[in-house]
Amino acid sequence: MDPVQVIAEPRRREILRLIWDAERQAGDIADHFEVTFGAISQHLGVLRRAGLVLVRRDGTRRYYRANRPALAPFEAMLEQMWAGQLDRLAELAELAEAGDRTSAAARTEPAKALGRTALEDLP
Amino acid sequence: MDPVQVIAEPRRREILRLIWDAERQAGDIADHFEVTFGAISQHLGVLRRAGLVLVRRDGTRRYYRANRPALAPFEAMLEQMWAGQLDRLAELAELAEAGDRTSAAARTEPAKALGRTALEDLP
DNA sequence: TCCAAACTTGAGCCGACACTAAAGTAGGCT
DNA sequence: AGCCTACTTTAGTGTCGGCTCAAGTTTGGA
Repeated sequence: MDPVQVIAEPRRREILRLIWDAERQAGDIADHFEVTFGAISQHLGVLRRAGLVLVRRDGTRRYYRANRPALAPFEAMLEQMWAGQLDRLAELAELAEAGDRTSAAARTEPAKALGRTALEDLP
Repeated sequence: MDPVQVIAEPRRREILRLIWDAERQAGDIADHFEVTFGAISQHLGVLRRAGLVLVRRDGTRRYYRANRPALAPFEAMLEQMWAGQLDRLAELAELAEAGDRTSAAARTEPAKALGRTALEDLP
């Protein structure tokens, strides 16, 4: 499966966050969610097949952790998301879309409205 | 819509690549694909509402370009994908999954097998 | 050997979403 | 005004993927 599609799933991103700098056993991970153990196990399977997590077996338990090197290209993205920055961008974009005709400047000089600066100084 | 989900769609990523460092009109973009103009227009709408592209109107034409600042967190990822690196990682991961029991080392020291180095020296 | 714990896997269901086809909108031209 | 071009939007359809529930697998211990 396409690595990006794998990471696009919110639950899987949350899993990655849980095992980002500490390994956890599957059951432990599942406890953090309100879905079935089976569902989480399936997510872990997807992450595993994509090479984004690593497993260590100890008896019947399986300890998962994020495969940081493999995730390197996504690291910037993940950290921004976990910092809650990107959601705000989406909100901004929808506002800009809504007040479409009212602000001609947003169309001719929009980099200023939606660019890097927008992430810092928000209402 | 979640920015990551927006980018996860392969066609939309291809669109982003087309308008990465040059603006293009919608019809021009649509010509690069084998789907309907309507379909591409919908993709552009999604990208627009997510704030990932910018539009400039000129008469009946609409010129799209990538909103580079907004895409900054994804830039590393996109470039890796466009360089075709990430697909190979996925292949590798599946191999590792398949030859599961044959290589105990891959489980105990897998960062070396699937990490940064794996992207360079491949069979 | 039998059982329980910790996971994985399979079948089936349901909602989300990308596509087509067709209708709608808006600017420029004669 | 009327039409054409360039695009967007809507309605309807098929597919894909995430979920539940249930069955299967593997390991450790009584």
